[in-house]
Amino acid sequence: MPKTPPARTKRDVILEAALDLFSRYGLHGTSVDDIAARADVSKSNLLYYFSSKEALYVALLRDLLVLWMEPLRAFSAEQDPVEAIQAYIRLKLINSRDRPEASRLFCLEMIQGAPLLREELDQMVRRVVEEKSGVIRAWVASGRLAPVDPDHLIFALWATTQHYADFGVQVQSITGKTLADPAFFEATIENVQRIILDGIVKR
Amino acid sequence: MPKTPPARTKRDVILEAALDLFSRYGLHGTSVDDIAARADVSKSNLLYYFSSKEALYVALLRDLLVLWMEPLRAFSAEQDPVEAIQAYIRLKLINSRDRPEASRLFCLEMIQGAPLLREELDQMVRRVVEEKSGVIRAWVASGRLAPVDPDHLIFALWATTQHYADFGVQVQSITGKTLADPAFFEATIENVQRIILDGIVKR
DNA sequence: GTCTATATGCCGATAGAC
DNA sequence: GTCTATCGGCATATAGAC
Repeated sequence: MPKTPPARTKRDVILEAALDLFSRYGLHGTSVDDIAARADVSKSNLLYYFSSKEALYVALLRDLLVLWMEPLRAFSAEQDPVEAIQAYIRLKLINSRDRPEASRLFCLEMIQGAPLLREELDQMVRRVVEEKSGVIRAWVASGRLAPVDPDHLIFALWATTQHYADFGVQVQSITGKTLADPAFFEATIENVQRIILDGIVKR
Repeated sequence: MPKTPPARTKRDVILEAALDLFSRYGLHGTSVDDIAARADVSKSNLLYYFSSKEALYVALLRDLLVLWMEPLRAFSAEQDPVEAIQAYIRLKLINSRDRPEASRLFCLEMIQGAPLLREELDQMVRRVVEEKSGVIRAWVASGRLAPVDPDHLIFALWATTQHYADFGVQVQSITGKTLADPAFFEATIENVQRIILDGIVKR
């Protein structure tokens, strides 16, 4: 029984339009009219698929959270830590380049105290981080990684990579480049990897 | 001629209330009524001091931007780079602890493409970063710092420190602590400094 | 499933008295 | 400078025909 092809349903179109707008203007800065216009459906038709604006917003966040945590799941104690972390930085920067809206939407939600995502935060995210903290601890214990608090390392990895999506405007204002520029993209990967892995102190 | 004492004018009270709310709910998520209530003034009285909600928002951003860039200004080529960067990380984390609202407001504005701050970004921020990039380049050239792109280093410093303000909810959800906890605060400084300066590769 | 029309409430800003 | 009253606009959501 072949799976139904990933048809671009109207629901998906609406979700995508909503992501574009919510991630830039926030829940309150976006009107249902705006989303409907961008998705090329009527407002009442949109409200047929999602019972309210907030329901649409929450549906979006839930869908994205899973994708968002995926790169971290790859960590396992058997891997070489340097390779694993290098690969992780590359993956997250690919996300920042290809799906900056997703990153921005999470950032918006976090800033506002994650009122609609707190439950997932306190459960799923917490669980994954705890598990992966264990992996990092094992790397440190086996002498393959310098002593570092796993939580703070994960925060540093998140922060340095998501920065290029969330603060993309600032990055562009300062460097004149975006991650869409292949040379700049590779230089970014290289520099983030070097800073996190090797630090900047001369030896 | 002694300066007038820093009297807490009504204008200041309004600005502070606005910061609290804007930084959490954004420009559109905050009503003038909300701000007025929190500042304990009437709505029309507020609109006597600020001609519109947007004017208030912009006034706030301009005031904060100056404070926000201050820690970076301290960088100078004569300093020892390790000490300068350690001090910088500490200062920024103090800001994240004591004024998380300011950090969040900037983050919000950046995510939205900085429509009301782009001019300042392209001028003042850009100028300061260019100047301090020169300092970092000098540190590298003189062999006191490992080779690193100055812009990416500045991004990494910003990202890792501001993360504790902007994603404070997530930090608390995962670690159970906030920067208000003195032990956690010192551990954070220590870990961020170590990651950026020494990296995490075992040698 | 999709549409038009509309009910309903909120919010920014102004008018004008004091 | 501060107040009360209110206008006008916009946005969410629903009703009900097709």
